[in-house]
Amino acid sequence: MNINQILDKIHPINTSSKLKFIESFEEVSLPKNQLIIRSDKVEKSIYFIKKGIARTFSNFEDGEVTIAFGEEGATIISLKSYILNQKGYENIELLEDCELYKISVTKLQNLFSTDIDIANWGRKFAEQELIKAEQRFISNQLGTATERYLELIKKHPTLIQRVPLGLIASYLGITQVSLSRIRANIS
Amino acid sequence: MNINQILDKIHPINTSSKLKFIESFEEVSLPKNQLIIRSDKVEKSIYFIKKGIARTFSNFEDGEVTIAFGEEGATIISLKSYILNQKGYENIELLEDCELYKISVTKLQNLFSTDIDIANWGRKFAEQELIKAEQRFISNQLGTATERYLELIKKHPTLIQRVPLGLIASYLGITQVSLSRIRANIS
DNA sequence: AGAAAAATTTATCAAATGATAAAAAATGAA
DNA sequence: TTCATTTTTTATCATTTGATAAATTTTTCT
Repeated sequence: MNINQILDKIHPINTSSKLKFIESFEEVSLPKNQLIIRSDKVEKSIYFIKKGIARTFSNFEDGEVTIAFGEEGATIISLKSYILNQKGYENIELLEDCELYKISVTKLQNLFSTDIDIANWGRKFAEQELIKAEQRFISNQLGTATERYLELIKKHPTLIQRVPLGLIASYLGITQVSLSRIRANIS
Repeated sequence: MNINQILDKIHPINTSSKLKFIESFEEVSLPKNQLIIRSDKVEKSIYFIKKGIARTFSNFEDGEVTIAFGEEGATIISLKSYILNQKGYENIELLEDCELYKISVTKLQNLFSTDIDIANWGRKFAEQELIKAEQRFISNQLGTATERYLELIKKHPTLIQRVPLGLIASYLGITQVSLSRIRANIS
């Protein structure tokens, strides 16, 4: 998915602002398994996925939590860095070879403070992530792990093929062994 | 907490813009137990809490999920209405008599599209809610219900006094009976 | 205060998930 | 292909939480 489509999908921007916006991006290719964002430092850039898939996760005493998967069109972002300029809990790794659009947070913030169309794009971006977060939270509170798994494969059918089961389990908030058992009991 | 403090806490705005912003609010007083936002219609306003406490929840086939509590300074908002202009799953009720600041979404969107300072305030508002949502999600995935309960009383110690236990339980994603058992096992 | 209603606790049994270990299957590198 | 590694499945037992019911305590209303 190209950067023009990605930006438009979030919120349309007038032509001259969008041109300026798009010029601020740089294209990068990075290999599978690369850890592109580390929780122990403030990340200075954000990325959009042209091609490939990434995983955001947090490390804790025992084990890790998968916060999100990002497929084509999604953002690779440390919210703590982007929003609070603080190092945080977010690690992001690439699960496939990826082509990415990269922009520095500083450059982005300059655009926000000088161009009202881009500022409103930035608002819409945060708002849409917020809606997703709320929906995910509700679905997590509500159903059993089985229901959440079925919902996930319905919403993101290709994910199962592209991502190891252990990571899916950690996204669903259960162990890999439990997910395997759930899968056995479905069919 | 007055509207000036509430707005500033989210993101500072220059004096003339803020004056314009604050003039767009209306103060309203509403009684305990009032359902001020209903999931079956698009809500045309958002509110900030000057005094009191509110609860956002969703109704489903069996039971309901408490999405959030809002104390002084918090926002009472149907994200689905505010962001997508759609009716959604969010009901909001007042748990105490409340004094609120009210603004229509239309008025707010006009301010966003004409004033870059207010547009960036709107961006910061969504971003901060997003950070909260992510932190809540992680803490929910990570720990047991007991840990989440302890975390909640540490972060919002007055909440326990102000809110019935059943609602706290539904916020934690467990039944009221389970929370009672957890409390019995702590001390 | 006294009665009714609501909230909280306690108890019992069932269901879902975790922890651990081991086997089986799939993947990747030489 | 073959071997080593990783991933997935299966099995067993322990723990957590749910469902239900009943008892107790607290709150609300008159």
